[in-house]
Amino acid sequence: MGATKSDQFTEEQNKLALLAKALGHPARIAIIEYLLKVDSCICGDIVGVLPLAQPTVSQHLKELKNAGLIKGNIEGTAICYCIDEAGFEKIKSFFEHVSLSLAKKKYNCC
Amino acid sequence: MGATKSDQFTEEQNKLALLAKALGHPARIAIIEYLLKVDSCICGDIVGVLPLAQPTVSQHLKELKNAGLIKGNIEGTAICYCIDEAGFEKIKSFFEHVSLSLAKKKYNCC
DNA sequence: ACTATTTATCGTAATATTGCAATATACAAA
DNA sequence: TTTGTATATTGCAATATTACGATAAATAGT
Repeated sequence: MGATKSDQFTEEQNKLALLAKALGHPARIAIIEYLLKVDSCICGDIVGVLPLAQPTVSQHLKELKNAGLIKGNIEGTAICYCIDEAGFEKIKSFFEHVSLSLAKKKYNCC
Repeated sequence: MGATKSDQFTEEQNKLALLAKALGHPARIAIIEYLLKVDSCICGDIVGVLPLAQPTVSQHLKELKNAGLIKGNIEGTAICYCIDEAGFEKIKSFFEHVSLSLAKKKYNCC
């Protein structure tokens, strides 16, 4: 064995896990933070910002895109990346649900 | 290679990535959801709820604990697990930061 | 002390992720 | 068409994760 038993869990659980997993690498957190900082899209300067080789960065970008956390547009010879708000909305609402449930709890005994 | 280059990123980025990674598996999402649902702590019935063997569940619980997302207390012969609010607060605030930054953005061009 | 119950750890096989060199692709400009 | 620039893909090695059987550790009850 070794493969995740995704089929044993709900689609919702798998979707949330995939979103969380996509953020489960410091390089990908760094990419999101940079995208937020530049107040627009990134059109070609991500590789220079990260301490990783170009193919590695490309791979991380692909994963964020697959997860639905960023979007990419071809813009001439460069590619323009930006945050995909829908994906963030989805995972953010999970944490809001957690907060709400915790507030309603009678005791959190540990 | 193959090892994550954690030392090339900030402590903050690594911390967030670790929290996200801990939630990056459907079984661990399921554990959190169950902990929220039972309106108290779990004292021994997690294994019966998940479609995984006992050692596997134990391992997932350990990862959630290491990440600071749950806490565990020995309670006689059973162990009592519950949500660790501090960890969730930390990651929730990241998503709030993302939302705020997005709202301030002039254009999200893609 | 013995037995049953619950959770943790060890060992290991299967699979996934990370990272990069080499290479391919796509487009713009000369 | 050739050259340069930017990004993606391929292939592979190193490492990490996932899952579970076997076993250990801890405690409660008899």
